[in-house]
Amino acid sequence: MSDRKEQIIEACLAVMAREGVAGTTHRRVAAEAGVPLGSTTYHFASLNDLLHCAFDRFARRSGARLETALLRATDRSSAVEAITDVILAGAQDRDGELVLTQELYTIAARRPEFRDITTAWMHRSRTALERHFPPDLACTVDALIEGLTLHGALESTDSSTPSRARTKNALLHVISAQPCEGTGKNG
Amino acid sequence: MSDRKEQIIEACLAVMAREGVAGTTHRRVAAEAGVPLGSTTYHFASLNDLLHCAFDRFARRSGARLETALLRATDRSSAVEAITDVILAGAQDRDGELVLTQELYTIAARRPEFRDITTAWMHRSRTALERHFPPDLACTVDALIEGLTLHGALESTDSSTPSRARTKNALLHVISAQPCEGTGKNG
Amino acid sequence: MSDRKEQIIEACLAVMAREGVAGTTHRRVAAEAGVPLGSTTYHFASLNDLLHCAFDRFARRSGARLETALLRATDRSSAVEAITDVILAGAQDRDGELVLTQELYTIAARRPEFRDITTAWMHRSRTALERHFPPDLACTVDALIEGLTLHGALESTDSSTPSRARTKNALLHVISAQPCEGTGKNG
Amino acid sequence: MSDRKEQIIEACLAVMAREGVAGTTHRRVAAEAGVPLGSTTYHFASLNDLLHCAFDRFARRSGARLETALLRATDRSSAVEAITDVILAGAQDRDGELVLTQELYTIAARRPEFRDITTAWMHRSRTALERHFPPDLACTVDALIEGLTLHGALESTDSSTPSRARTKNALLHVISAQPCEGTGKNG
DNA sequence: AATGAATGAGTATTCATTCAT
DNA sequence: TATGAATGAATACTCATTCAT
Repeated sequence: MSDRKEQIIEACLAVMAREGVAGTTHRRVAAEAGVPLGSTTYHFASLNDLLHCAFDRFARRSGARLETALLRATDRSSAVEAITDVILAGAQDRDGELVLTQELYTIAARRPEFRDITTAWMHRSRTALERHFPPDLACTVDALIEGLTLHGALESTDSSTPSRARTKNALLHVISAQPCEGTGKNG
Repeated sequence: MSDRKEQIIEACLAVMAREGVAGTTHRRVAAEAGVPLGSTTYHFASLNDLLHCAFDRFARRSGARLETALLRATDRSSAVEAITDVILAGAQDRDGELVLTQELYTIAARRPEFRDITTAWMHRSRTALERHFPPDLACTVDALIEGLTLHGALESTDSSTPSRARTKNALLHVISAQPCEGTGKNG
Repeated sequence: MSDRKEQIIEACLAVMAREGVAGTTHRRVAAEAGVPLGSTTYHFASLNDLLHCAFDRFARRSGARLETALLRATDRSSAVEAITDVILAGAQDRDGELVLTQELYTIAARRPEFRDITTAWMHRSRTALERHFPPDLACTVDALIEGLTLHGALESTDSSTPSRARTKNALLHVISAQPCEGTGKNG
Repeated sequence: MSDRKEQIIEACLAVMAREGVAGTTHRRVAAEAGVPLGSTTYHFASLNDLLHCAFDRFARRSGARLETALLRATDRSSAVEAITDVILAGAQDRDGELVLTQELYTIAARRPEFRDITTAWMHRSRTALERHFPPDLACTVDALIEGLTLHGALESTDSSTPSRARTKNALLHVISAQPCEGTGKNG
């Protein structure tokens, strides 16, 4: 991919984070990237195209964080630690990540052509989780990560950040439900 | 509230579900409601105002489903059953509900003036859950409901609807982790 | 005239000064006056009507300042002093007076139905000046007052107010052109 | 400047003269210029921008008349003649010039960003007058021109045009006050 | 290959005025 | 007599996209 294209995609992500998908226009992206207006329509067939490229990059980048963390983890205990880190980081909306995630889900929920991005993201997350957990539990943990991140972010009005202890506890609760291993047979 | 206002709010919800927040304009709402364009700007100070009113109504209505279901439940077993119903209904996106929820989260993530709606919704959900579970567990269950609903909806690209059994199992797994005595009869 | 009407007219002047004629609307006047919107359309046949009433009051009030000052003056010397005061006060645009005067001239230049206001104003000014000067000189002085006030106001960017000495000098120059009294025969 | 821009500016002046600044809209300017509506918003960042450009051109053009006349004048006598011409022409409001001047003063009185236009205009006028008169007298004459033009225009409701003789006399009165030697031959 | 001029459709919003109460 | 709900027309402005260069 040409440098120009790269530049435009990154600029598009910045604009999406700042102004939202609805506020992302050729003009604003061009201005952000410091390229001529025509450049944005030349390199991408349509604005939709550009959005798709940008969201794809975003999903890969965001997903990689969990994947990397889980790859480094050596056992369940360190995996839980890593997941907790990822949840807390996500809930703080660093660089508008939460906003972008929500925008992606919204556009995916509405427009099927964006569904491939979320599907792939979920798939990669679960595969990574399956290094440490059986498939069904991986799904549950994945859902819990999603919910805790979102609720954590929506809760944290000002300085109140979701507690690390409670987050980790919730995870442990789900993961270490050993007495109930009978439910695991469904996975 | 006047009938006109009611009518416009309902039309706004319909348009939001069909076209998304970004596609919700005075014109479309007016057309949907069958009222003159000027009427929509007369009754609401701004489009933002209208969106806020509409989302507020949506959140109350959506939240009420879980609340009602949990009020009717008499024990943990029936509560789990009720929650499973709510998750599965939500994942099927009846009446564009999932889409609207996503749009609400997106706008709340970006604009603090919509945060009150999501905060109140979360609060009501947890209070309802606390009828059956201790506070911390209620939070975890709430997050899990969120994640399972969302992932369920994003997964169900084609006809594959998330399995009732797996959903219920995930819930049971979380809920009955500690005492676990109920696992047998609920599983 | 009813109190309500009075109240609305004064509010209209305040709005005109603040927002300009183009920015003067029923809504803003009603808000400024603290009366219901319908009141402004009830007491005045149209917005034009209200503007005419307001400008009429403004012209009378503004003109009265020069008239009063000239009535008090006992001789040419004190008359010059009085006129200088009026010019300097006008150039400072106290209470948006300059702005309103300009708006009045503009609307009068364009719409004949406002011409009666400016005509009467000019007539009263000249009559007042004729207490101290012959008719032709009165006209010249009147024109000079107009020009000096306007240029003074447009010049005074920040703190630089037009000099009292120069203003008075210009007046004296015109008025005391005794050696040229031959030109006076044209008056 | 592109032809399109020129065309739009001229159309804007025509509309301003005909409908006033308050009646000058993108639509009317576009119609007057015979260009698409979008063209007017493309070439000028805002309507304000367009108005500024148009007024700037108007002021230069209007001011040039006095400057040219005074450049051609060889002595005070011919200068007075030239100024009289300019005043009488202005008072007749050829091509809505008086109206435009008033509108310019109104907008300059209210909005500082238009003040540069009037300031420059006044400066050029005075510089031109200083070819024939000392600085202070130039200012006085400048103010007198302003006042005579305006009052002349406001007076001439019907067919009565301000008399050439009286106008010239007023000028002479001011100009020849001190030395007065020229009075005889100029009067 | 790259770009900026151009434009038609559409946006939120404002408002004078009407009219039922 | 007085008022606020209602509305059709209009406003400034934005933008995705096209196209000639």
